[in-house]
Amino acid sequence: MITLKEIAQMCGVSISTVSNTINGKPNVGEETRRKVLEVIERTGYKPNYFAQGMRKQKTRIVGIIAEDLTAFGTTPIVSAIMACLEGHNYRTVLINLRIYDKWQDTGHSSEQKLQSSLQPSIKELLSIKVDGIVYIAGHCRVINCFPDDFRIPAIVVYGLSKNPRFTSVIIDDKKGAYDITKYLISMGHRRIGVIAGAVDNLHTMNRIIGYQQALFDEKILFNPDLIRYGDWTRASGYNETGHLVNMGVTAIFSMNDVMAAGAYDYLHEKGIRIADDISVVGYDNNEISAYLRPALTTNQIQLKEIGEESAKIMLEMLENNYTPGKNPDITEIPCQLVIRESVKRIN
Amino acid sequence: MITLKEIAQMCGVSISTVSNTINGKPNVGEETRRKVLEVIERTGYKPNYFAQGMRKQKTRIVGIIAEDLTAFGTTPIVSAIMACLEGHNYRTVLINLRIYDKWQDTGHSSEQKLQSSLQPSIKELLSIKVDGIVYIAGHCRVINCFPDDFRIPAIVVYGLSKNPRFTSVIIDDKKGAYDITKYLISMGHRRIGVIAGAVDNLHTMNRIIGYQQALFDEKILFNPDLIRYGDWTRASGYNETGHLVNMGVTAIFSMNDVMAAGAYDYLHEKGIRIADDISVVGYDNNEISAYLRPALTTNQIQLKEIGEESAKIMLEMLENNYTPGKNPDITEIPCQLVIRESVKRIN
DNA sequence: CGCTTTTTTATAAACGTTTTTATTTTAAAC
DNA sequence: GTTTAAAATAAAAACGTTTATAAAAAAGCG
Repeated sequence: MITLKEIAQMCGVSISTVSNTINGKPNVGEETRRKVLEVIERTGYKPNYFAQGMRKQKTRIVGIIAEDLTAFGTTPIVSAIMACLEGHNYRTVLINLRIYDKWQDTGHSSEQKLQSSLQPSIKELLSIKVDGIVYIAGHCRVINCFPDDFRIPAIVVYGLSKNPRFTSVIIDDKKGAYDITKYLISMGHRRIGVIAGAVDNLHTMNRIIGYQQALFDEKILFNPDLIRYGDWTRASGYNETGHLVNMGVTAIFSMNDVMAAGAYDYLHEKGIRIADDISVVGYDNNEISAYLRPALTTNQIQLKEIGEESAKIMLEMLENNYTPGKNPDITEIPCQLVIRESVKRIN
Repeated sequence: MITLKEIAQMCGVSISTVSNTINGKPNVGEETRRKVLEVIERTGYKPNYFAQGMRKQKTRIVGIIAEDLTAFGTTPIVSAIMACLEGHNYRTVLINLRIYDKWQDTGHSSEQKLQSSLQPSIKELLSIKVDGIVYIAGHCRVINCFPDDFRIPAIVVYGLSKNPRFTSVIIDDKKGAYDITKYLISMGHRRIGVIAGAVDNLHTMNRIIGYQQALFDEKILFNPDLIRYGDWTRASGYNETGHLVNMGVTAIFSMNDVMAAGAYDYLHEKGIRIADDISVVGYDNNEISAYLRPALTTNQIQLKEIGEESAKIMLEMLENNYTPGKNPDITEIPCQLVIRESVKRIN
């Protein structure tokens, strides 16, 4: 690999002049600059990364910690963040926490396991002197990522930072559920069952609020029995649908597409026609939703937008000399209804 | 951040002694070693990454270049590779080539666009002095990744290196298609239509060979008209199914699950019962295959195994002083038939 | 005990940059 | 033509390690 010194020799100038040329310092003559640039171009010189990192304070690397790279939504978010940051001449280092080997057969709680993976990863990133860290949670919840004395820009995406010092980017679940419910009501449905997610989950809570608000705005009495709690799995969608059907709902709002698929399973098994007899909507716009029959109406989580917004926030912190804990914020990315075939108008 | 010098001062020894202790050199007294280790433990010292990288030849980083992180299969492969390498105390840096912004609306061929992204990425990785590079192709084909004078270990996964100097890891398509065809024959099918992928694709070619071999072994005459070429999309699956149905096939072998979903669309539309009237099998074991009704019998691409095998090969090259171009190899990972509900026995 | 050998520790150079400081050259002013 | 200021270039120090070399201490041996 060619070095600064060699470039300097080839140009017959000193290494500091070459360095100044590269870094766009003003104190280098026009003719010299041209010559140096020409040689650099010709030789394809690139500064040694480690030497540079050692000398400079900033490395122009941002660390991305993904809780689980294979979890729904994580990859598109990561992709978008990488794209944005690269566009601004930042590099990224990705760490995937969910290293299956480490996580198997230990007696610890998932939160303990997570922390025991997370903390070393943060140290790791700190030791390579990243300029910032973005943490992508596997599912939306309050999460304790960064210590209180963290000095570099750090945000948490798809989850809420326990420590309010850090900015979070999440989806607007209240509005999302509100939109879905309003849509169902606009199609004539008044008795709308809900297959919720896990009870203590942030998504679940916010979406229930959105659902309630829509009912309230339309002067429909809220019936808590119409809310059944699942656990995001297909099987739980199947089970809860049974209860909802028995209560005579005309539409089912499932809080993710996978449970909606479970609902399909039940309805199909019982010979109840989806859309014609009971309308179903999901949430996520998971790939599977377009392959269910009838194609599932759902609420798209705008993963690319989430990633781009996160990158924008990080960039903002990076460029405008960041002061720890200043102006933390919660950004909510709206979802978008995608209407397919699983909802029919009634009355 | 604490430094080697400070550790040395705290211990009252020289920095080289501390360095030797850390790196497990033999020439340090037992008592000194204990003391130094204790201080390091207590202070949580970590060597400066850049200083180390600058001094040492090896960085213990391997670069992963993903052609398209959001492409089917890429993420699980990446995950598995990361897990394996981290288990052996290697770091990874991931680069995603498919940066949407760069790829839109330019008049270039996809291969040109790819190369114009790939070459800078390789330079990038080289400039951070990675010890090895693994390239993960977006789909299986012969691909020109690495220049002939590449000096560090490099492999291509999910594709075949054009330059035979480099090791490739691919799936065993011949055997996969052979197994599927054999299975269909064992279920009584003798007139088996194929919805192939794109014509010039490696998957396509090898799977056709496997299909032919199975027919041959079972003494069934091969009819080239029974092979229809699609382009991996749902729409093409729909279209080609029409032709196949007209030719009176009793079973359809679709070369991916998405096209099989297209086949479902057609059959459903025409009132032809899947499984009962015509059997369908897919390929990939894409997430959607379990959500189609009836659930699709398909051939699972063992992504985790692919990743692990790739990591193993890379590790092997890394640890046993690699000599460029020596013993390149093509490793084929077998697929695994997953039997669901879309195939029925006939006769 | 003095000599050599081995073990342990210390010193200094090197890695390739950036940055601060110093020096030289050029231009401007008198 | 000399002095001064500005511009351009060069020299040197620093970043935090590792390693080669040197030095010191300890051990072995007649």
